[in-house]
Amino acid sequence: MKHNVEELLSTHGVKPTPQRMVIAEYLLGTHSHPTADEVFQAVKTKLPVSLSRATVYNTLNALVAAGVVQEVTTEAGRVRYDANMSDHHHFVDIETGDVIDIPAETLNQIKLELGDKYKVRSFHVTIFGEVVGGKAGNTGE
Amino acid sequence: MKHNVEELLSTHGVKPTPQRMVIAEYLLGTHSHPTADEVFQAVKTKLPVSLSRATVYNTLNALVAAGVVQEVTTEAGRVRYDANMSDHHHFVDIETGDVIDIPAETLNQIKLELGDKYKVRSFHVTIFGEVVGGKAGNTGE
DNA sequence: GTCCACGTTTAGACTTATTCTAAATACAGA
DNA sequence: TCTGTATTTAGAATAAGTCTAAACGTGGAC
Ligand SMILES: [Mn+2]
Ligand SMILES: [Mn+2]
Ligand SMILES: [Zn+2]
Ligand SMILES: [Zn+2]
Repeated sequence: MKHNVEELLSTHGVKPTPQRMVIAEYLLGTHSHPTADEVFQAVKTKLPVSLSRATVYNTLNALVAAGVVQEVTTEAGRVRYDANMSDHHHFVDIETGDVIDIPAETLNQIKLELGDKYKVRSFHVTIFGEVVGGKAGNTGE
Repeated sequence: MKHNVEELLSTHGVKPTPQRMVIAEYLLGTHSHPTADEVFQAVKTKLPVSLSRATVYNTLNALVAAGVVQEVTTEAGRVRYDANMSDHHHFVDIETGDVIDIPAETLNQIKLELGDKYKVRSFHVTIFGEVVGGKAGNTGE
């Protein structure tokens, strides 16, 4: 499992250092859309050396720039990170705060509905609601 | 014009002080989706007394709580304020950074497309693109 | 194998947006 | 007029994120 993370970073032009590997590994293994601080807390014990917040931010920015993960914003002012790079939107459970992936195909009509006045380059839908019947499978993997 | 702002605040349970009036007046008169600091800069000269940033933030939060304006987030970490309380989404011009209102009817299919797995309470679409043929009228008023 | 240049990491300082605090003001009603 | 309460103010505090300068680690040149 560590091996394909190493390869993933390499093929994206990010040198796979221990700090970067453990951060990428964590992001690849969760669907929770963690904040930078949540990444820091989750990962700092997994290294023999002390981990700097600057390294976490540097790594997250490097992974975003390399296209390995993406930033997601739901509430104002909180950046979250997401290793799901498929084309998808987000559903925020207003009871739990959970952020759930919604595949883009599910919302395909949006571009068509906008008509010809606007040339859509990209868009993102954030939906707030409740999951019918408890925890939803995290689609859009 | 000052009179209906006063009334608007009163009917929403916000006591119309000079500071609050001038802030609300500014928000009602623009389509630019300003940040808190842009509000502060625009408004500070319009009062005989010095204006505190705390008052701007207090007022903006009070106006949001009272339902007079809403918060809008486009880029991560920047909260913008919008006196357009009609049901609408936002189009971000990726050339100019302008934030343009899109009426909700234009994107009506979204709820239907989501199916029965998710109960949608609200959603917001942020679209990045280019306006075809220069400046678009600010719809959704 | 040694050395070095360069990329990476670290601790902590810094910046910026926002909230908090405590004191000063304003003012509606008794 | 008096007084309690709401509001405003300046500045301190907080929190997310960036920057800095020093220390570290390592892959090649030799
Ligand atoms: Mn970023
Ligand atoms: Mn707020
Ligand atoms: Zn996602
Ligand atoms: Zn708007």
